Amino acid sequence: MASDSVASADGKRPVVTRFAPSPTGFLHIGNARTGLFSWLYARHNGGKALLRIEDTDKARSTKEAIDVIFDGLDWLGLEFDNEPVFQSERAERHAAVAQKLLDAGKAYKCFATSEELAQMREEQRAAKKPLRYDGRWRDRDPAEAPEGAPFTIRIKTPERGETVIEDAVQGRVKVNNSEIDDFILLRADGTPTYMLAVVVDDIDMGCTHIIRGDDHLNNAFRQLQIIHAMQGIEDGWEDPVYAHIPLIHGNDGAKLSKRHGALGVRAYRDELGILPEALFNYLLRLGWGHGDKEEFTREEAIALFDLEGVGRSPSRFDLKKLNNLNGHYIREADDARLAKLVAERIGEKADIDLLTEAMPVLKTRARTIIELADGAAFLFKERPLEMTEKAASLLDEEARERLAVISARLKGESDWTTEALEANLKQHSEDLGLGLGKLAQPLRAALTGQTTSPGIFDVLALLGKEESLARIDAQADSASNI
RNA sequence: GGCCCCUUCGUCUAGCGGUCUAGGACGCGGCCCUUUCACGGCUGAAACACGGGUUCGAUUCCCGUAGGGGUCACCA
Repeated sequence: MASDSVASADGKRPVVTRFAPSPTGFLHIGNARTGLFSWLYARHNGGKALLRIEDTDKARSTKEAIDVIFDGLDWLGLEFDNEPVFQSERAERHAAVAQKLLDAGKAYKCFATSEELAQMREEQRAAKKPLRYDGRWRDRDPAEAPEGAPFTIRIKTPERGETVIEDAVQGRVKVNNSEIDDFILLRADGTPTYMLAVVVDDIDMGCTHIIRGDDHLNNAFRQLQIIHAMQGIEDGWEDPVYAHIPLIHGNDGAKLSKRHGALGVRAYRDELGILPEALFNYLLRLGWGHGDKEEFTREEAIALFDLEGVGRSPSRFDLKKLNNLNGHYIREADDARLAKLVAERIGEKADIDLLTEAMPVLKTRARTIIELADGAAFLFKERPLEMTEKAASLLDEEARERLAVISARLKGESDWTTEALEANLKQHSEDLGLGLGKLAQPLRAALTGQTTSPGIFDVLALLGKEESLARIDAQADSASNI
């Protein structure tokens, strides 16, 4: 059986990749990863990373939906080259290509109605035959059609042989040409189908590498038919290198969908408190590996990324690991930046300076910005503090008496620093012959209303003398005035 | 159903014929650190889907089986 074609890397042309999301209202996490790989490959090879918005579905393609994509990409730090291409603006060229194919006899008019086709499929289904267009107008004289009847333009696909793709990720994949039917290029209303539009745009944009989801692997065989048909008609129709990356599945192994926690990139930022560098790193490692290395800076990713490292099997999204990575990046992040992010969540009560000062002791205790904000909440609580159940139970009679003593002792402390406070209270616990915990826990409850917090001396220092004493006194046993 | 793809610890992965008593990371258990919670350090349990080949030798190559996924529109 003769190979009709082989799409392979020629390695000569400068790399041009493209990311082509359609505006669905949010930037799907799986799409984001495709965009990341596409972008990374171009950057790694010093080529161009292009962006195209597949906005031919007018109903969905609102300006808001498109902005969501730009926002998400921007947040992730993926800057694309040139101006984005809007597919909807290129309908004329798409139609022109269909016309050229028609003129060259590589495509033909099909007068079958939608109803007729639906019935055809129904019969094929009933007969357990493969569902595909049967080529009823392929060799029929258009003159046989009723006068003025609407028609679509279908590509005339080879009936014999096979089409082979040397996929950069999936390896060699071949399909018998008999599996590929004469699909529609131009609809009856003259608008291009997705299949046509994608190919024409990819070629016109000069894309050398098509990196996209695995779900397009089957489409590639059909798209290649268009490319090959055009090769004798127009210059520039070279086979691109395809790289179909496996999809991301939900935590339960099912396809990632809205119901299975397929959140948009925006949700990771706004609802889960994820840092862009963490998502970038996590997405990079999902489906791609480089030895044992787990953490990658943007620069390392660009230097190291390759298609060979991309796995062939689908991967599951694991929020636990993302959170862990996020915690890692929070610890590395600049305190002022973190303070700003936290302040946005806390609202008006937030004090950026205080948050920045507290950040070093806050950030080792958080994996997300949400947790960071929760951890910082005690700084801005108003008196009387609301106590958690556990905190309240810590403040028994004995504890309250001790607090009174501590209050009195701390009133005389002139050096209100973490170090001095620590020395002071450790001395106190020694004098009393009590473990530090016996003093620290009630103190923590009184100061934060909780049983967990940063180190108690840090808490005192952060809150300041006045506020600390006020909070302690509010809980101390007023009867035992010492 | 046809066609296509996939299959190493629960999860992400390393491994590209012998280096594998299969490595790392997340998660989980234990210990240490410790004023709480974390962080950090140490440590433990945990995987080559199954069956045939090929080979002196298969986690690695080939073929089946099973399981999972994708795709079959005048949607993108």
